[in-house]
Amino acid sequence: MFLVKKQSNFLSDLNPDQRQAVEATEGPVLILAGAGSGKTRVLTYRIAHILDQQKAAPWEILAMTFTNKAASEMKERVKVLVGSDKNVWLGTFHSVFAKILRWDVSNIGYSSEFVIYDADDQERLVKYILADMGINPKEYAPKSIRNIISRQKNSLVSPESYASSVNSPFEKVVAQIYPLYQDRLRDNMAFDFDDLIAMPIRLFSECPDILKKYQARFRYILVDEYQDTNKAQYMLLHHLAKDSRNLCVVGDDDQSIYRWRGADLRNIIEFEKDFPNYHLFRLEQNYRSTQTILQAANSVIENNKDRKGKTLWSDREKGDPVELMEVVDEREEAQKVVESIKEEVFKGKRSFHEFAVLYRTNAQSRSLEDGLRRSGMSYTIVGGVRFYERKEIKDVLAYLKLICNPRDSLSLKRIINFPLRGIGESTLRRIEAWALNNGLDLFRAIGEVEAIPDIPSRIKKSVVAFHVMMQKYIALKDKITPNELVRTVVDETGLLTMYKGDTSVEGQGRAENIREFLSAVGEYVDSSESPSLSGFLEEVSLVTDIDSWNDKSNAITLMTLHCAKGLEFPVVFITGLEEGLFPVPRSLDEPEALEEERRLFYVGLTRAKDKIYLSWAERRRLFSDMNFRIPSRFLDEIDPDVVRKTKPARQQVRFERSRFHKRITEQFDTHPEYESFSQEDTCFQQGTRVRHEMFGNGTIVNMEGTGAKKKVVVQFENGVKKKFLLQYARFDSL
DNA sequence: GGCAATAGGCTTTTT
DNA sequence: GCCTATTGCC
Repeated sequence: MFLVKKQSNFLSDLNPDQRQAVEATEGPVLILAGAGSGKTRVLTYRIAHILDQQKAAPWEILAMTFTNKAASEMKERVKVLVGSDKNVWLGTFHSVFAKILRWDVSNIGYSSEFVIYDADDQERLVKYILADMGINPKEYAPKSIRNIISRQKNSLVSPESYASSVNSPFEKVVAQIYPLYQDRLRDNMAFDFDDLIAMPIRLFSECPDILKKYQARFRYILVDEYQDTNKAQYMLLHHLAKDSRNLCVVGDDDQSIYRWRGADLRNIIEFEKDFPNYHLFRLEQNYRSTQTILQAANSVIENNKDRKGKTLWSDREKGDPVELMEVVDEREEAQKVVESIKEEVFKGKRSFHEFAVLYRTNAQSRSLEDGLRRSGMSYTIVGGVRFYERKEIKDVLAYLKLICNPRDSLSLKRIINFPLRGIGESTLRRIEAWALNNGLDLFRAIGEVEAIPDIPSRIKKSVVAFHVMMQKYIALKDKITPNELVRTVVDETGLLTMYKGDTSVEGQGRAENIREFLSAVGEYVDSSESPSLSGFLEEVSLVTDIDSWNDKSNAITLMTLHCAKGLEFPVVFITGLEEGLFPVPRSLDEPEALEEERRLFYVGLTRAKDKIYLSWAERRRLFSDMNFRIPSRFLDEIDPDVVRKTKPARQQVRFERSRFHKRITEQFDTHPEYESFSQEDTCFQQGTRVRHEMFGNGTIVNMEGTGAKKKVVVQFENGVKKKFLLQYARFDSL
């Protein structure tokens, strides 16, 4: 049977609270687990314990997380305990229900060959609908329309009931679009992210026998990060666990940071109502952080009114105080991060992978990145522009989606003239109109292009060629492996060659990304048991960058606070603690939103094991201009006993000069005729010997750009060749 | 229909 | 400040 490796004594690894939570396998269980209290441990041991007691077979256990990263970590740990994880249903909400939809969605009139639309696709779809309705997208922003529709779907509000509840003119327009949006998804045989949750609910209520099947199958259900579930997700759990009542949810109300995405803390209250006689367990012992860090975190979170209330404690040592750094601007902030890391590495004998630099918005990563790059430290950024959301990748994906599902007209429109085939807007409009009149989908219509009037024969030929090519791929789809197919598509359509020929940095980057994509397909094929194109597409739609982040490379990690949830690092920097940045301006007049910002700060603080650095800048460049800033209110909330303020000595002369230099080059930029007076032009030129604090001595071998954009290429004696923006470069003349 | 230049938006967070 | 989408010209 499913033997647990360490046999029955493995429960002795747990503390009494954890052990109780693990052993209470029967009936509803709510575990309120503070940060670092061994939440994942409890979940994995629970799975092992259920198997050990032979209460269920692996495939009768369903465990759900929010990120693939959390899911794979859990899989790993279950594997260690149980020896095999193969058949435990362990995945994200979205991936688990995508799988279920593939199997059973045909029962409610949808195709199991559906494609998945991401936020960008959703927005495009809204744009097309707006265009059809003759509505100006500048007045009615597709982005906010998409957001509203998404929120409705997450709250299980149908188009009809939404329409009857709206008031403002804007909402009335959204109410018109919402049903059309759903129709269009259906016509394209596509689901958006929200459908992956909402559709199973519909499936379960329309087909009770299918619900019964899954109810009977999933005898034990476990949910991680329960505080982040939205109403739709709650309903799903409610349906599935109604019979067995063996639902175990683990959450921390203090770490709820996805309210804006529909996460609803009321789900904890609903749980108590829908599953009476539940067992409640609290895990308050933190195994991660020092006393000091917990004291700081507790003193902050106490300012929230809306919480169930708990206080984390730890028997770890007191540790270092929280370092609060007041800096002049974002450049000095980056500099201070660099210096502190250097010091920690030197004195504390730490290595780079033990550091995380966190920030509220992705935009803040740039200045930090510049600082780290200048210092020559290796770092990885998690998040930002995601790989699978890059334009060139989405283009390849659109080809693949169309091959899988020819009715996906959104993808068809994206690629019919890319690479350019002379099939322009007017041609497309004529085909679309004809398709509509003849009741055909777009792909079928382009197959009949000969019959469509008012299209020059030269263009018709091109349309036919496109159609023939796509038909060929569709026929090939099941005959060759996904990586052979993708390579063929990329080669034959010229997607790769067009970027190869582009010698610019962006062009080369895009070509590189496509090659990386090709190897991703290869990896998928190698690692999957029954690889298929649609399987690959599904995987791609549901992964995020954090999933591929690996903590084994020795590099400093940069990411947003949201991204950091669930992770831990010995040393954590939280930067940009300024009013109007963290907390963000939009939260200032809404108490609930402000509390969520505070929880986010709490999440950040509790990521740290040994040491925390906080920073705020007196001025910061936001958007395009510099503005003066005041420290975040959250800083005042930290118990002053645990804080050490470092108001570092003001800049060295070198730094002052470089800022002066910046000021004058900006002046010269607006008055180019004075540029020749810039002293730097004579200071640094080709052949000038320079010294860089990280790379050592070198020679300027090339220069490009003017004024503030002036760049120098330096060949260093150690063989490294680097390009710097002159205004940021920190050189000493030799 | 194709291409280059420009305007405009973005910056809260993501499955 | 950067990126994209749109505009206007060829």
